[in-house]
Amino acid sequence: MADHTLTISDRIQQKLDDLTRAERQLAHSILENYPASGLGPLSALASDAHVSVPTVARMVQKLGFKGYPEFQAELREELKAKVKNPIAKHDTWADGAPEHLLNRFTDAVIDNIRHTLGQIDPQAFDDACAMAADTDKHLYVVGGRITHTLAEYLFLHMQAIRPHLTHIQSTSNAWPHYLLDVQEGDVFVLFDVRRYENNTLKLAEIAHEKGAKLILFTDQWRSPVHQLADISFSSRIVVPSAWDSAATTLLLVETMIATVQNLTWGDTKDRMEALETMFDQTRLFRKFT
Amino acid sequence: MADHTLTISDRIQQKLDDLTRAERQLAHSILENYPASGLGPLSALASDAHVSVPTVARMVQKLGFKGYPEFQAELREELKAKVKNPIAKHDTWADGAPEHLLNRFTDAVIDNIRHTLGQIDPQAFDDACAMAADTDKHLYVVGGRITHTLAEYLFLHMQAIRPHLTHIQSTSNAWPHYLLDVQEGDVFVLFDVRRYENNTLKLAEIAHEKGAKLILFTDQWRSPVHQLADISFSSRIVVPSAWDSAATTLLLVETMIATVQNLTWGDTKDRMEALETMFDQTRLFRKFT
DNA sequence: AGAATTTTGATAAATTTATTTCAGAAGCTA
DNA sequence: TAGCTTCTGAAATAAATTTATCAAAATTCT
Repeated sequence: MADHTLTISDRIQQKLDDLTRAERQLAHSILENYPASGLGPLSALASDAHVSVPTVARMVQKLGFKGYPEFQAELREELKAKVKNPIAKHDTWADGAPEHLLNRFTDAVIDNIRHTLGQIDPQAFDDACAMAADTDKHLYVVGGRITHTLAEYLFLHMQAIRPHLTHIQSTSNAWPHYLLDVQEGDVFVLFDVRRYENNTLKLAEIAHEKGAKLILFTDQWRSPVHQLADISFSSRIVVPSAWDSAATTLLLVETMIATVQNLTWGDTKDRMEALETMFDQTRLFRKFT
Repeated sequence: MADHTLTISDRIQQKLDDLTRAERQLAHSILENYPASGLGPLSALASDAHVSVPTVARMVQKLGFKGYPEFQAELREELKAKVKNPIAKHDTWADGAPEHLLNRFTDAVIDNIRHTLGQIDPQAFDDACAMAADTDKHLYVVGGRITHTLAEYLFLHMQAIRPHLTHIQSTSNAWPHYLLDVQEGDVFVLFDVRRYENNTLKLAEIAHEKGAKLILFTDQWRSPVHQLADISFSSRIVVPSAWDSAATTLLLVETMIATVQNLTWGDTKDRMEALETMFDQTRLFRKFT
């Protein structure tokens, strides 16, 4: 019988490098919902992972088991042990170190997400996405000293999705130039979290005066920009750190990207294909295997 | 298929009175360490409970299953659901719109976080943070086309925490210049997620040759850089979107920032005060009220 | 680019596992 | 305790799963 100090999950991850392509594919499938998938018949596991039956048999042996039944037997032992002693081993959280900052931080972030999502009006969110998807209007994305990373993240994805797009860094003193061409009805997505920035507020004021629509991502205390904004989203950002967390805001941004992408499909498709071609040509990326 | 609101455990207990002596004996054995024992072969279950093989077969049918395999399949489904769900519990989710993309996306992200954290070795994480906190060595932060936003995020915070810090964009063709001064023992934090980038790999290779330590943030399929890396962290990044999610990786980065900050306190304090003063002087921020 | 090596999956063989059959044991009623 | 019913398990049968074999495909190396 195999070493009892390591779970099968651990061992699979350790060996991940020694595995072949099909075996790695299988390994990920096993870990995907561990341990349930490994407790079914070998053939089910194989077809779930889109590999052949012998591949499973071989990998199980590579992991040090005499055969699949022995592998399953140990999985069941693990499960038994875990049910008996739920805290001890690998409760999907980082290894039995309940007070590790990783765990405390993660708890805080999940809590933030849940709180934030609880306060968001799905209709307002959809409206904001519709505004961001309107290609008749120019879309401006504005971030501050730290938040410009989020702005950039949104910008990069929007670039593949729609034209008429500008990323303004409010920290740059060149920003007033960008506002010259703003038309009534143009859309601004602004990011402003605490240590709210004067430049962002000024920029928002000017944009507002010019008749632009403002969508604001801010924190639970809300940037002063929110008084001008048509739609604002407040994220909880407090974590056990001297700094604030942008994770929840990023989640909202990513969801917005996905939604806008759905709204503008068709167009997006062509743009993405064009992008792919460009990247292939510049050989910036490796082929994904 | 059977009723999905009741677990098999529930159903066994309900039927307990209608069972015969041998069956009751078996039932108790199943509940004894549930669900592990039910996931083994029928004959093992029979001998564990000191009943005959046909008794097991008969009882499983009494519980409403067509046969033992079907019974096991449902046990596995239960297990899958249970592993997935111990925390989730959607009460505070976005207003009664369970199928809204916001909710589906959030579910996916939380799932990704849990999965990712379950596979991280806290010790490796601490080691990586210690490396990133070592001010005797130069720290390089490297991102790719999309991931440079994460790299920038890390860079901005590290800037307040420690000196000897460089942000390299692997997409820029100026990056080879940055590597000229790399000393043995210098530390690289690299970001590379799928559509892995050739430039990042090359950069990592050169840095590795020069004797630098590499810390890698990648995805579940792992960038080829991971073979060179001293420590890697793989995040799950799949969400209901045409794009991947960076939220989990951001969570790790933020935790790393907090940890490094703790490790270097003292120094950091002075640096942060200096920064505050600078910002006050440039009147970039509003006073936080 | 071509040869050697490794990886992979279709198929067949072997083994294990589940189901059915049926005779005997246990419980119940009078 | 006889006679009936219900329950139980040994053994046989049927079905499935696992393991082994081998040729094709992919990869690596020269």
